[in-house]
Amino acid sequence: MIKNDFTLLKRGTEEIIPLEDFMRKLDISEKNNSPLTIKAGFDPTAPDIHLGHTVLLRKMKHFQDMGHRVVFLIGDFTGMIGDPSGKSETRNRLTREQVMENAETYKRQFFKILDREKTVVDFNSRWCAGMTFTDVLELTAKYNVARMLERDDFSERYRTGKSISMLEFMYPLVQGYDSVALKADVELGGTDQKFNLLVGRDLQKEYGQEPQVIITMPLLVGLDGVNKMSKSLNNYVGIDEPPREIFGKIMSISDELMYHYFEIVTDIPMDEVRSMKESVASGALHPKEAKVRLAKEICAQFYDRDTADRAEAEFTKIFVNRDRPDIIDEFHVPVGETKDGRIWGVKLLVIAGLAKTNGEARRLISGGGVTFNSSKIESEDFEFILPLDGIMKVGKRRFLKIIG
RNA sequence: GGAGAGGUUCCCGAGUGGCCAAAGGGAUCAGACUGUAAAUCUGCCGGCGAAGCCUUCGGAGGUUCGAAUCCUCCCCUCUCCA
Repeated sequence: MIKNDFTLLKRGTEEIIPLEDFMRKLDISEKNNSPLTIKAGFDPTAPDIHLGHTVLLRKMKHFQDMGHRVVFLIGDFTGMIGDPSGKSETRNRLTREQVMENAETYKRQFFKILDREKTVVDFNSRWCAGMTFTDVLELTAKYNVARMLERDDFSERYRTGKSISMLEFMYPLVQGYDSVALKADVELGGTDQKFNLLVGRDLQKEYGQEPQVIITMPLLVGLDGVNKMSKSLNNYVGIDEPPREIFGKIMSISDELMYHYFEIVTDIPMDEVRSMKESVASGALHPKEAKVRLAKEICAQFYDRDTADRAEAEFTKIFVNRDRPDIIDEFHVPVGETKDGRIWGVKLLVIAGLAKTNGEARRLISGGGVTFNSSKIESEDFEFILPLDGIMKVGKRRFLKIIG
């Protein structure tokens, strides 16, 4: 049963090209009760999913909930060749085993958002691996260099005389051909994928298919409020993180940024989001309250409402009431690390994993960031005397129960 | 193929023989103030149980009492010319 909700589908999108075709396709699918094939491709090299990736996943979910056929395409073939993109280091080629392993990791994380039963997972090696050189030449004949050079990064590199490998040139073609192979009606991607998605349209036309509609989604701004969310910049919220981490990280974003998050990573109606923004501006609503709602909403997506409520309760407990969490990991001091029934505080922080090096541990202590059972460790030379049983707190949010 | 510029600690960037674990800025981290917001202020910011020692300035050698700094070769990046 197809039931489209155009407002929801359009929400948070950057561009829909062409919009008229999209409306028409939606119309027809509902009339004939025939689902559209929605394609979204993923690179098999980075299986650690964060909130930024969910922008796309959530859009896939919207389509899925309305009865459409969502294809989660893993670019295993391209991943196994290795992409020399840009001037940075050549990306490692992945083995078949690595790809399959990453695919499993993907599934485990993605099905927190997508409906496992309704998602088609496919691999582009299914059609790419069997192509003959003739097939490939035929494919290259269907596109031309001038068009390819229109892509921003290619034109920029061409203009400044930097190298563009033939293989890189092939990538958009392979991705576009995937749309042909899948007979995609719609392809989703980040704004940075716009060119590749458009190639898919052109190729479909060349192969006698109706061209796909492309929908681009904005990149989610990271916790720092400046750069796009990415693991390497450490400004991300991991999809696998515990509820209290997710809750806490969302609470740490700037007030400005939260509306951006409301729009693209929640389904709270935009009218409501706008009125929240107005209430905050007029002083009727404390911005913190709005952010709590956001944090709970996101938490509930990866877990459930109850867990989200508990995460909030714990947040209040720790940061508002300056209490400690209910559940704290334990660390047992290894016998061999003690000397005459004592252990050096700096060393304890390191072996417990609360600091990477002695230097870092010293800095934490001298900076006043370490307490044991609520009393501050004043000196870098401080030694704990066993037996020990208490709570070590490092910084504002790291707790560890020390037993020894 | 020719001419020139350059590769410095997580990032940007100063440093042209000892005073250099290397200015300054940014990021991270910790502290204050808050609402774990923003802004601001403070401290720390290679490793070592820290006196001192060890490793670091593209790579390998060399000169020197002493090298991020000088020499040789190599690798890489950029600019201009062909």
